[in-house]
Amino acid sequence: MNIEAKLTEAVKKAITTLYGVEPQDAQIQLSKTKKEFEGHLTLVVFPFLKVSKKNPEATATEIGEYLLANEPAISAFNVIKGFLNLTIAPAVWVEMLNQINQTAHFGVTEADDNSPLVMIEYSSPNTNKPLHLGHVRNNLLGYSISEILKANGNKVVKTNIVNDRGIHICKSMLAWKKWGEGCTPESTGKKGDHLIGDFYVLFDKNYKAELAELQAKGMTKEEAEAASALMAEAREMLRLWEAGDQDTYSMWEMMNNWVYAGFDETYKMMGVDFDKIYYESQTYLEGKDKVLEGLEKGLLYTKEDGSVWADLTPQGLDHKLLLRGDGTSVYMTQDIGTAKIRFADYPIDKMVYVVGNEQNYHFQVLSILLDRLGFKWGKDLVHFSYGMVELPEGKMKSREGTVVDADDLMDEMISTARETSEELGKLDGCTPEEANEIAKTVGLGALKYFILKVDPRKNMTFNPKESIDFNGNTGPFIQYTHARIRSVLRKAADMGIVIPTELPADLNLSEKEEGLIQNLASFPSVVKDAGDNFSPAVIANYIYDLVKDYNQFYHDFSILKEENESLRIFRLALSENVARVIRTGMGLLGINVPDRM
RNA sequence: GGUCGGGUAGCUCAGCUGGAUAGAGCAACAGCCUUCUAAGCUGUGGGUCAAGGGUUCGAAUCCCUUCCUGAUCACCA
Repeated sequence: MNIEAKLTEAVKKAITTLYGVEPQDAQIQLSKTKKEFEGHLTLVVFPFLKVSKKNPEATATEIGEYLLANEPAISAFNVIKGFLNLTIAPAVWVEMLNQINQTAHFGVTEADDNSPLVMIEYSSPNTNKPLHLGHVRNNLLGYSISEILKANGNKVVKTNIVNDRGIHICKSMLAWKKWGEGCTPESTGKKGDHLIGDFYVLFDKNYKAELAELQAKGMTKEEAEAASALMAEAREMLRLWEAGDQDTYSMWEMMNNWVYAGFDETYKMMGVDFDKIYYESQTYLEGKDKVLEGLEKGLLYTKEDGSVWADLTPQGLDHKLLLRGDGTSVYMTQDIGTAKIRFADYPIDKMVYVVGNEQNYHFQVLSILLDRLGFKWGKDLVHFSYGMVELPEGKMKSREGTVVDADDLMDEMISTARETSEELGKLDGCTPEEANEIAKTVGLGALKYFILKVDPRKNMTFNPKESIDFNGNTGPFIQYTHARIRSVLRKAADMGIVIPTELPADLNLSEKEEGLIQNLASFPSVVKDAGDNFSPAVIANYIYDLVKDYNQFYHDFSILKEENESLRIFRLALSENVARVIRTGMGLLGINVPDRM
């Protein structure tokens, strides 16, 4: 049992004994004492004034005296206004560190056979262009939230739905066919996703030119769009693809494979992965059956042109199209189909979609529709909705060439990390392989932490002109602290020091040291909080606080040069556990921590 | 216009299930390396928590109104 739960019980008993009324748990507000006051935990006594019938100071003093007399863990208290600051006995701290030290996967709850299965969909790229900064946030959040939910005792299946069909792919295919002269990733030396992306841009360029030409001849914009020969060809290609035309299908397959090879490289560099990948080309027909079934049951309705709609006005929303007049599917229908297949594949207890907040409406509707069509889990699906990544001048716009490419960004971060490391002389004595590894770990750590430390729901700003910091509240700062601890532990091992699993209890600890143990001990509740609220940022901010605290300790106290042997060993154990929590916590963010840097 | 977010220091962000004098980092300035890694530590300056009202012993936090801002309301995905 942790110290807060223990004290909550003690306070409950104190109130019951003193005032004859058993307080509700919510009334017992125990929080970490602010650093300008003496003590470890603070009880707010205002809620008890009604039963104590005394002023705040008298009430706090009375409770404090009771606790001091009856709860061995309390060694002192002081009262300031309505706040009762409690000091916890030194032996309790050592015992707490012992417990942390002896816990195999501290902060992590392993899943067992009875654990709920959560499927998490993230990434979900289109195959007509490479991944950009927006995808980076999505991927990092998706991977991290998967790790966090695992650490909360869930079985997790990470999935990716690749949008590999539709008019956008046909545009790239058509441009390649017309102007590509048979080039390939091999012949051009370009990553497949970038090559396809270039043809997508090329299509757009030519299409624009065609529209301008037609408009110059006196057509309106709408007339020009309708008259465009290029767009007609693209649509014809889509028709051929859907009809199963062999040549079109082969070309589509070949070009998609180029893209997948490119994506795989990006994912690998980013350090994210998937347990199961779905392709829209394989799922987009599934939703149609379900919609027609709903139509038969009278849950949906048809318009004169044969299109199928859902009336969502009972839920305060609008009418939603599900099948076009020609019987083809829309996005919503595809998502219904995909969901159906997934739940046939896995015994899913909860479905989580990591998708940007621009699609809030879509998921609100999806939830209602799945529920209406008889999927019992529909109502409880989670849309993990995150904010956009914006540039200082606003949204990224591919037309204006302001899109920040994921591969470029990662490369830049890594080379900046390398330069910084070299300037600081951190790579002296490393093999080239080690130097590469460190630059990669640090560069990606900086990027990932930069993105994940922000509350996912909020939009965030990224300024490409200012490189991401390596000092202060950053990934490298945390990684550096870990490396320093590992360095101390290596030296300790060289000196033949072994850290025992049971530390001597009679230690005189400083406030800083007690505070660090208190901080460490709260890690499991932070992991839970992050899981409950779907927020990697909670973990990131916790680790930063811990590391900040540890660096002050590191600066103020000697570890290896401490003369008192018990204390020396205690500080080593404390440091080792701080390093463990840093590693585990950063692992939940998908960030590696190096042993040296 | 309807719906849903967001507005905290010059900048990037914490704090938001109500608690003590609103916190970090960056940027600026001033210190600290013969001592476990200075990607560190210490200090200085910087705030009408968008505005107004309400609830409360207590409001950045909860409620209402207004302002600003973003997303969305497609037979695109």
